[in-house]
Amino acid sequence: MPELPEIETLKKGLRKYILGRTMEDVEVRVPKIFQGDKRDVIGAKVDNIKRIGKGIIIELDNDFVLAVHLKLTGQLVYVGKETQGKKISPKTGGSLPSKFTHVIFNLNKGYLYYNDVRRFGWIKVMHKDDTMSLPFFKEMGPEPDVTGDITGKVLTFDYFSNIVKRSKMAIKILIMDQKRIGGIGNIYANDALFMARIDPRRAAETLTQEEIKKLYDSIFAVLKEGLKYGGSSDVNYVHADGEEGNYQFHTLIYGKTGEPCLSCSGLVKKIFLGGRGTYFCPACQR
DNA sequence: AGTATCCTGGAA
DNA sequence: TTCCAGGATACT
Repeated sequence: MPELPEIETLKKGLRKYILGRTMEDVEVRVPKIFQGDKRDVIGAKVDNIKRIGKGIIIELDNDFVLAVHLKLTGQLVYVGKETQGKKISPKTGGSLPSKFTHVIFNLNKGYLYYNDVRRFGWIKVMHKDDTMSLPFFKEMGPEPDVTGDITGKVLTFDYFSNIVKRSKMAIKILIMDQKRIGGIGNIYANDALFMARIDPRRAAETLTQEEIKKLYDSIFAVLKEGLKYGGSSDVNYVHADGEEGNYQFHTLIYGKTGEPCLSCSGLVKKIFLGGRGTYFCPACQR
């Protein structure tokens, strides 16, 4: 799943439901996904939940952590007395555990399910001192602080302006590069470039100072919209309680091939850039 | 910079 | 039946 707004929303939900809870047991159904020794987890209490880029860190009170990445179709869904009566999206597989449930955390009167249709995601058990030596976290670039609750490095305009001016990469590929900027994925990259009226194919170094500022502001604006709607549940993403987000109904241009552009009468075009579906308005975005 | 790759389901 | 999918990495 997803991108900064989705993971941030999930982080808040997990804090609500599993903070202070004890890991009574862990059932691993797909060993590839759960990497590490579950004995380092069992008996420990959940101390805190953090997000770095699109990654989640569940901190335990025994100095171990669970580092989690949901990739495209992962879910972390809590089912317990706190969530009884809440609707759970069919995207979870209906009832839990489902055929897509690969790891189950028994949290004493409640269960946290890791579901993942495509099985690309991972959960790594590691000592907290080793977390930042994991390349995924170590190499994560600074991220837009749209929440005031940031664990990683914070993106500044000076830094953003510098990396844009120094790169010949297509601007869309650059802003999705997690080593340069953390948290932006395909949906919000497309929408931010549309909001800034910049052609996603443009070489980064050709952007004017004014365009760089516009793009910087647009990135913050679309991520905030994403948060406001609880993320996008276009595919498999759901919140910690199994409910869906709604940003998929509010995208500016993502997924709108052939539909009229929101600001002119032109039609939205789809191309591939770096192997990823890329949506833009050839008339508006220059 | 582009492509294959880990997987499976759903849409065309 | 073929193509596509909110990601990240390891190739050519």
